[in-house]
Amino acid sequence: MAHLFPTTSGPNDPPGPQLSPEQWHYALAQFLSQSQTIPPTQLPTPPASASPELVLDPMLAPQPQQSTESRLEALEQEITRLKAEKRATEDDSESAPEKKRRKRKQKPSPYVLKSSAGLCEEQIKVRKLLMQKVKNEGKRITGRLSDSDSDSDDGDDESDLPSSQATHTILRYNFAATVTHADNIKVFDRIADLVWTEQRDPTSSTYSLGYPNVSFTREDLLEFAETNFRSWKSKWKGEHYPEVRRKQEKAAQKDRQVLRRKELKANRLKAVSDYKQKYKRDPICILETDFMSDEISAPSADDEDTRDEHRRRLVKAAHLGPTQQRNDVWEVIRPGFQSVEMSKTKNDLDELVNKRRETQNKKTKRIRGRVPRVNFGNTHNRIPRSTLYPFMLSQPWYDEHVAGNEELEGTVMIFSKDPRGFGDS
DNA sequence: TATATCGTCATTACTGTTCC
DNA sequence: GGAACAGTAATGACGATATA
Repeated sequence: MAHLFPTTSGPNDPPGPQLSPEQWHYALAQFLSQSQTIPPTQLPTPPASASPELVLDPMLAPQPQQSTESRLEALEQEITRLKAEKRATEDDSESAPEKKRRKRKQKPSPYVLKSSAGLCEEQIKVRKLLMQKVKNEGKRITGRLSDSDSDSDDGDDESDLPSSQATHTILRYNFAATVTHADNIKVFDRIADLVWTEQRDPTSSTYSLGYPNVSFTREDLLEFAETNFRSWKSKWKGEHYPEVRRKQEKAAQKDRQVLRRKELKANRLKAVSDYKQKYKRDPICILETDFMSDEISAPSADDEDTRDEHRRRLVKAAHLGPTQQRNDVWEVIRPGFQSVEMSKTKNDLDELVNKRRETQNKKTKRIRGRVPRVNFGNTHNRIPRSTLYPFMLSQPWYDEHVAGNEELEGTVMIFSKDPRGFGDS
């Protein structure tokens, strides 16, 4: 180790080559990393028989008479000095050719439209058009013209393709591989070549983007093709791996739940002015998507019997007629954290929402209703991510599920004061 | 009167983006 | 590369209206 370890030169030492700060850093890091595991007193000394050629630099030769502490101290001083020197040199040579050269070395991004961030309206339009073209070409040249042929990619028989599709060579994606696989790169290249040839020159007869001033690169097209591939691969995996399918279905269900909560919030927002007029207070504070109830069509249990029983209870509670037995019914699952006051505020709002809906339905003579909702009084125990006002929180729920749990206590955020008209205010 | 077309609402499916 | 999220398109069901 010692021959890799640089030492400082003393005032009387012969001049030697200077080390750059980077070299010093590296050497120090090497030394420190090793000295952490080897007690300084046990630091090995170079073997007496070590030949001089093993020492990379005469200046790096060990000085065994120095203590480890003093060597470290000297090293740190040297690094500080070199850093200061380097800073001064850089400041002085702000316009030095070396610096300019380094700047020019930075490779420009090969993409123009890869990300929509920072693009102008026209660029975004062109980007959308190109994505669509890339997608269509991808479908065409891989024979994915309908859902029913989604399996065609992992097969090798082209004879069962419709004659209209067989007029050109069908390339295959390899969905079991990533975007870097040669098979897939071949398809991306083909797609990019086709769209690039058609759309690169605004004066050509095939150009159809409509914004000749907007430029793009072939790499953009490759990127779009890869994005399409990832989406199709995900679908393919869902079709071929039951575990993936289960995960995707679970994610889709979660997505639906979020959408329904947003819908609930949007409907309640429509009744805010009516509520303000009637109750002389603003209920906007409770209208966070996060605070909305879940509306579920089936419990998350995998057990078929449990789901069937739940379904029977919902149908019964919704008073569905004999011809409506297969209709959707959702169960309302309210947040467990919410107080009686918050719950009542929601009920009052919903009453006004329903009133509005009835008026609207009468006006348009609508018959079709929404999916009926049933409330069995069940609640969920998710911790709200948005900050609560004190009046919203159910103290018994907090005591049972949060109090005493340091981790959870840190995640429930509560304002210090209630908004006007709520709680004690 | 039958039916074709359009508009609206509720809901779902799909796609693109961002973050990790 | 995957998960989460957001925005948009698509779908289904229905009423209103125009037209033959």
